[in-house]
Amino acid sequence: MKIKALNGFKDIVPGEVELWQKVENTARDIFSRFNFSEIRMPILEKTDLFARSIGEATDIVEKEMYTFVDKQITMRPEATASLLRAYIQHGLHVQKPVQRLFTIGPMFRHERPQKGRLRQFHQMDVEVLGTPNPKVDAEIMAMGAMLLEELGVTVSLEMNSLGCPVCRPGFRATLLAFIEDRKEALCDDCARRSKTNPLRVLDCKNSKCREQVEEAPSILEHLCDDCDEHFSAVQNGLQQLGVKYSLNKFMVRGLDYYTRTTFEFITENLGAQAAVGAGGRYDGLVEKLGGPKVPGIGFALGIERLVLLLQLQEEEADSSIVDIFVAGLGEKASKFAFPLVHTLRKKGLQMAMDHEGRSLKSQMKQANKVNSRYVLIIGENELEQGQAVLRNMETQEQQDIAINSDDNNNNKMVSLLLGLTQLYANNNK
RNA sequence: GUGGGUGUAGCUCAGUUGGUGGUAGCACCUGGUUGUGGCCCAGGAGGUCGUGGGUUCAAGUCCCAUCACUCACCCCA
Repeated sequence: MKIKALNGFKDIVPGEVELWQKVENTARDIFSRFNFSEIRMPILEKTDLFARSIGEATDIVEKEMYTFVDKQITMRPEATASLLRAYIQHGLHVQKPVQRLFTIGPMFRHERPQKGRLRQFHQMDVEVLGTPNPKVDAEIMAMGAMLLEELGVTVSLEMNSLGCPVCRPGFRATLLAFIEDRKEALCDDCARRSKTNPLRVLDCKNSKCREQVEEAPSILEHLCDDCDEHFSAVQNGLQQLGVKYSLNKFMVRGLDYYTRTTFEFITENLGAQAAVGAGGRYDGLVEKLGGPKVPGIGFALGIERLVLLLQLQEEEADSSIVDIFVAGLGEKASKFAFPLVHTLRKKGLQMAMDHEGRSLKSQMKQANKVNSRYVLIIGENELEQGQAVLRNMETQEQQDIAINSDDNNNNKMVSLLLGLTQLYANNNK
């Protein structure tokens, strides 16, 4: 019986990993343009951390976490809780009043896998801690939009406000009354939801529920003055930065900690898993986790989903490029080539060679396949004549490179690699 | 957790009313050029037909079970 990866766990193999690198490299570039610092946290945390932050009654905590029950530790299902734990633990709020942090890594949720949803999946997570300023809400949405645009994926930005502990309870009561009136017409799931988390009835996908909910009260009309003002300022900021968005009064997030601004980057091309990124403000969370009373906002992007989108638009993964493939013919030449390749690698060149003693034709094919710019051909003749042949794979031009007539291999190598590195520098500058 | 679909070469897939596993494509190796890549041509290698039972003279094909993958519900990035 062959051993295979676990259900919902995937290898990222050459050919695909290049797209991952593209996504991550672009993200790092954008994040640093916005003055974010990277932070890395462990994957295992106390179970309690997630129960307290994400919410006891959420699906994530109730049935999706990978938990070592006997040890009361859990593999993180999302990044925000861990990041805040680290922020509090290291007193980062003291070092800088406003911290801008990002992290990239795997998350774990025991869900049934499907397109765009895995049990081990990867997120790029961004958090700004220490400011309630609505400009920051707009700024990070603009950052997400910039990143997605740079990657060439088309998404729409939807936004809502969930209010705060002052105004949300009132809205919740109003909504509950509304739901109570038409609970007969709602689906079973919504009947359940109306008890556990009534706001979620708003974003049920069931068409019957949608009809009912169409007339539902909007939270945007029940915001307190502070929240209303904040939300207007966020929209102002987005307009100033030229970020397109739409309001979605039915958008609700699945994690308990969100307050005020929430948003999702949505695509039409991934089937059911439409959100490639989502986040929002969580002004009470740091305090709830035992930290200082500081507000925060952040969002996460799903790398798998971004890679899927890139694959969909048939993005070519950049294949790795080799500077020089050294083709050694015969035992003597191979023996000479082996340390030569090593030395050139030390000099910073991307080198490749064949160790299997294959024919020149075969080695040329290999060189072609690894996208080599040059092939250096060294055979018995070349060793004797003190010259190696350097072939430019693109132009097909060949030229001789001197090897000292000195019998000492080391000296030969020195002159050869001097010639090569010079030539290489000339050709690339 | 609940439904549907699919399991044949490393990958994408043919395979008739049950009758010897495909000259299929991509990828791989060798040769066509004594030592020169991409294109082309020729040859080669590669499979317990997901697994276990059953029906039958005979099962990749029919039946049952099981596992895996996948899409959707749900949930979310």
